[in-house]
Amino acid sequence: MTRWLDDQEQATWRAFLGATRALMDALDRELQHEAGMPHAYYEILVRLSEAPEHNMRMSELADACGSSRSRLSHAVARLEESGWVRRQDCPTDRRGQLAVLTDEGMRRLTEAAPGHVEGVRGHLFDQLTPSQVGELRRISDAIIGGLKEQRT
Amino acid sequence: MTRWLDDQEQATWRAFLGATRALMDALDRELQHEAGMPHAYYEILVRLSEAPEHNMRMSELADACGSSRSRLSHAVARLEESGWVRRQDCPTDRRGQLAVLTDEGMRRLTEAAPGHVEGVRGHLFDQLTPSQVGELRRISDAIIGGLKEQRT
DNA sequence: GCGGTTTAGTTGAGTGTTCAACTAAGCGCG
DNA sequence: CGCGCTTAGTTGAACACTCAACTAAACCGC
Repeated sequence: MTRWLDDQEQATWRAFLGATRALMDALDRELQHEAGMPHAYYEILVRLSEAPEHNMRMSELADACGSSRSRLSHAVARLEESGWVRRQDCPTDRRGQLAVLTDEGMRRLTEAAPGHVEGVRGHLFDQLTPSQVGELRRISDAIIGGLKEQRT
Repeated sequence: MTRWLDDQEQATWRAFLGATRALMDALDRELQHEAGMPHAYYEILVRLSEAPEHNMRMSELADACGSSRSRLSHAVARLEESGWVRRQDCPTDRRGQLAVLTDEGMRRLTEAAPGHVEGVRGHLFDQLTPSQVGELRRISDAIIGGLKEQRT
C-alpha cells in the first residue's frame, strides 16, 4: 500500500537532498574557517544581536533557532566558554535564564557577517532567478506549515 | 562593500533554513525511531541496494552519498558492526575496499523503506503543488551547479 | 497553602561528524 | 628500475547533537 515516489519525485528528492547538504556543508565549512564557529552558533549570535538589549530567554532563543532546548543549552555553554555569550538569571521568572550577547561576541559576529553573507549570496541567490527566489520562499513556507500541522 | 540581503532574500533564507532543518530533523527522528539508523546511514544502504551485486567502491559510495571519505569510513565501520554491510578487498585495486550490503542489511532496508517514503511524501510532496515540485527540482539543480562550478 | 502537573533549563552518556595526520598502493617518468 | 606524486582509505581526537533523566520553580485546583 506504500505510495512510492514516482521518477519525477525521486529525482527531485535526491537533488534536493544533495543541494541542501552541499550548501550547508559549504557554509558550515566557510564559517568554521573564517569565524571559528559552526553555522548553528553563528545563528544564535545573530538572533541575540537582533533582540532588544542583546538578550533572550533560552527557550525563546531555541524556538527562534529551530533548536532543541538541549542543543541550545550545550551550544550556549560553549559560547560562554568562548566569551561570546554570557548567562544571566531572569528577573521575572526564577526558573529562567537569559542568554546575553557580549561585546566580544558582537564584535566577532560583525567580523564574520560579511563573509557569510557573501557565501549565502554566491551559493544560493546568485544561482536563482528572482522568480525562483519567490518560489523557494513559498515552498519553504509550505514545508514548515506541513510540519507544524502534523505536530498537533 | 558587502552586498547584504534585501528583505525578500532575508525572509527567503530564513524560511529555507527553517524548513530544511525541520524537515531533516523530522526524517532523521522518524528513521532513528523506526529503523534504528540515522538518515545518512539509510542512504548508504539505499545506494548499495541499487548497485550491481549490492556492492560499491568506498569512494564511489562517498560521492553518491555526497559524503566525505572520512565520514563514510566511520559510517561503514558502524554499519559493519550492525551486520548490515561488510567490507571486502577490491579485486582490481589493492588499495581499494568494496562495501557490500548484506542480506540482513537488505532486509532492514526493505522494512524501513515504506515508513521513510511516507515521511518524505507527507512532509514534502504532499505540501507542494506539482509545479512547485518541478521548480524545487530546478532550484536544487541550480544550487548544485553553482557549488560544483565554484569548486573548480 | 498543599499536592500534582506543567514549564525552564541542565546534564551526561552515547552517537555522529570533522579535520588533520597517517599507511599503503598505483602512477608517471627520467 | 627507482623516485616522487597522487589516490584510496583509515584513524583518533575534538567537537556537536540526541535522548532520557534530572532539578527546580511556576501554575492550578481545591
